[in-house]
Amino acid sequence: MKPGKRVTLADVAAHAGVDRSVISRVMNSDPGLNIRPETRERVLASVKTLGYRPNAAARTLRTRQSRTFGLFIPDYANPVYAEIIKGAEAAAADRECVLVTGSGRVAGSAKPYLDLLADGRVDGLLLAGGVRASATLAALRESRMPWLLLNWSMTDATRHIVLDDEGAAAMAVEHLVSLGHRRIAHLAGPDGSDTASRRASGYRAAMRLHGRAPDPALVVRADYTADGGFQAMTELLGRTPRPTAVFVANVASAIGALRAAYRCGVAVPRELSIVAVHDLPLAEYLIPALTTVRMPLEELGRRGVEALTTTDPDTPVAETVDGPMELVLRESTAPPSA
Amino acid sequence: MKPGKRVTLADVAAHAGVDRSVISRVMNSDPGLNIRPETRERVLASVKTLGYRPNAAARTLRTRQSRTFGLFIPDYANPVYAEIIKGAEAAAADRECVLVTGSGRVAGSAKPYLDLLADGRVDGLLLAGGVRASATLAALRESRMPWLLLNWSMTDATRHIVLDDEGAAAMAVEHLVSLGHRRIAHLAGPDGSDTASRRASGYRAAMRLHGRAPDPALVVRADYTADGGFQAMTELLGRTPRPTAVFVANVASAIGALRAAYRCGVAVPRELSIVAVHDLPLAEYLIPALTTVRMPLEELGRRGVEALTTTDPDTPVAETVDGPMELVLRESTAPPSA
DNA sequence: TTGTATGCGTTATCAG
DNA sequence: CTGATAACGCATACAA
Repeated sequence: MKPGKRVTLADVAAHAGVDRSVISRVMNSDPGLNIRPETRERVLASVKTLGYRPNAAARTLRTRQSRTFGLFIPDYANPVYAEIIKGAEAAAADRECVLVTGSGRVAGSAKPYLDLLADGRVDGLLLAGGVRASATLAALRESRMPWLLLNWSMTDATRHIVLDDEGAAAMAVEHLVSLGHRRIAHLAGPDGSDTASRRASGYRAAMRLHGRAPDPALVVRADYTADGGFQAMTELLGRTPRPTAVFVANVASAIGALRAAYRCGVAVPRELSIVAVHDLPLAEYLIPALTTVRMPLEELGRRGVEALTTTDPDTPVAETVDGPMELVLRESTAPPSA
Repeated sequence: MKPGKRVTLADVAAHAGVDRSVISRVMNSDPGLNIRPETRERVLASVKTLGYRPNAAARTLRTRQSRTFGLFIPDYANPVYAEIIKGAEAAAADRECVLVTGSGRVAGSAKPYLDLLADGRVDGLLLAGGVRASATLAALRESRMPWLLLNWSMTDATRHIVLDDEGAAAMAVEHLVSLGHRRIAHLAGPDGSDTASRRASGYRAAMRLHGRAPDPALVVRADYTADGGFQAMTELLGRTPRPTAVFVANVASAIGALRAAYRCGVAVPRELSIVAVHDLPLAEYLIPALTTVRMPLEELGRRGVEALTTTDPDTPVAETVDGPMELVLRESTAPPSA
């Protein structure tokens, strides 16, 4: 319609023969606006024929609201984040906002990426891990932008929402115990990981509860990757006496763990039961299908943007999502064979 | 430092005792600027002590550049997109830009999400599938914003970058043929999918090349999901005579296909060979480990933002990424047993 | 019922 | 070498 330029409020005003402010108020459906129906008609028509779209930058500058939230994740390849994003996007949509996500670690650091977002591009930022340096966090705090840690926390971070990882671990161990297992190992997450340490402590607590003193020889650390799980499980299977069951802290590691058992000729679940945290569509199709603890990841994402919109940046947030957790029984767990 | 307000250019100017424009030019390292070293020193000091950060909205309004690109994907759960995003983020970072991605399909449509981005929030938009209605595309075209279809195309879309899906299919079939297979089936992608039809046609061409007339009974359609693959493979295994090998259009389906074979008591690769398109970290850990064709997904993402920055929105783009493709040999393929 | 005026925080084009 | 000034496109209090 227009040759090359973007159509602006002034264009529409000229076309409709009214003032810019009228157009603005019509578009924002200003409640305190009495307008003659025919005029509104004319305005709407002009908007449509010219294809007017309000400029986001101008609007943001004026209102100090971008109607956009950011979500930072460490790695798109980890399917766990897919669920979190889903919930966060839904919650944003409910508020007529966009949720954009990024993992942009330039030169190994998340900082450049976060800096860009902190310039007022988003109304709030969710950080689902991946921020190493606490200097990055400090910079964030300076930026007067609401932010929130999702699914982890840092010693000096006062705003975070997590899941009940202890509870999930307890659920898994409980299940194995009820099947009759006594030597239950833990394939734990990596060293720095917050979820990993909570799941590990949940494991220890549950073991103690059932009169089993925590045995360091039964705990092996691994990255939250298939490769990490493979290596850790291989190591675990070399130890004697071998555990009859393993609680794996993460579903990605579990895939590698499954493979390691297969590789070592250990039959799952006959000789070894495996249960992992996080249920994924994938789990059902593994061989054997993986028994998991389903956690409310989507709810976590949803709560994240909710908290971003409702709390002001300075008040502490320390919440544990209390969505439903569920043990999803499949083929990888069974009573010990002997 | 400051009580509640964001610190602006004017604040810094006052603090340094110079004009706003000076600060601006220092920050943007304006080449045509002669400034006394001591003044520059003072400016830089003020910027630092006040913690000044330029406001993105104001800057965007003024310069008409947001230094942000958008990437729209249909589904975060599909790990294929993780690789595309990786490449796109890297390319954006090279240009000191942010890449934000979203799948925000509200109420089944991508339109609300795309509308929001089209308001000048991003300098360009990459669409990696998921846009159903061609009306959405039309709206996009109106918006005078550079955009590009990634890994697919539409009849009325003149700007797209794809991969060599025919070539990948040929590679897979070639491999199976060279192992001695004759009854080679194709577990194809869903009906509307662009990549699916290219891979299917590549399959047919390769079959013809080796003197095998395409047999419709050897082709089954499935969603690009584990569940889809499971169902399709189950159906395929019910047909007689059974194929000795299957070329699966997508790695997610392949996981389901593997499970279906297991469920039907068909040994892979002894009784049935399986090769799939797209290599993922996961493939190596499946049981049996999956033979795949690795495609340059990361390169695809990279080329996407490159094209966004270099071509103007009106010139057609029809490119096929010519990055390296590779057959990754693992355990799921072998010569036919009889 | 509609129009006017002002400012949001930058950048860019001028003067001085 | 540096300062004033005018946009960028929109929203809003206020005047008419």
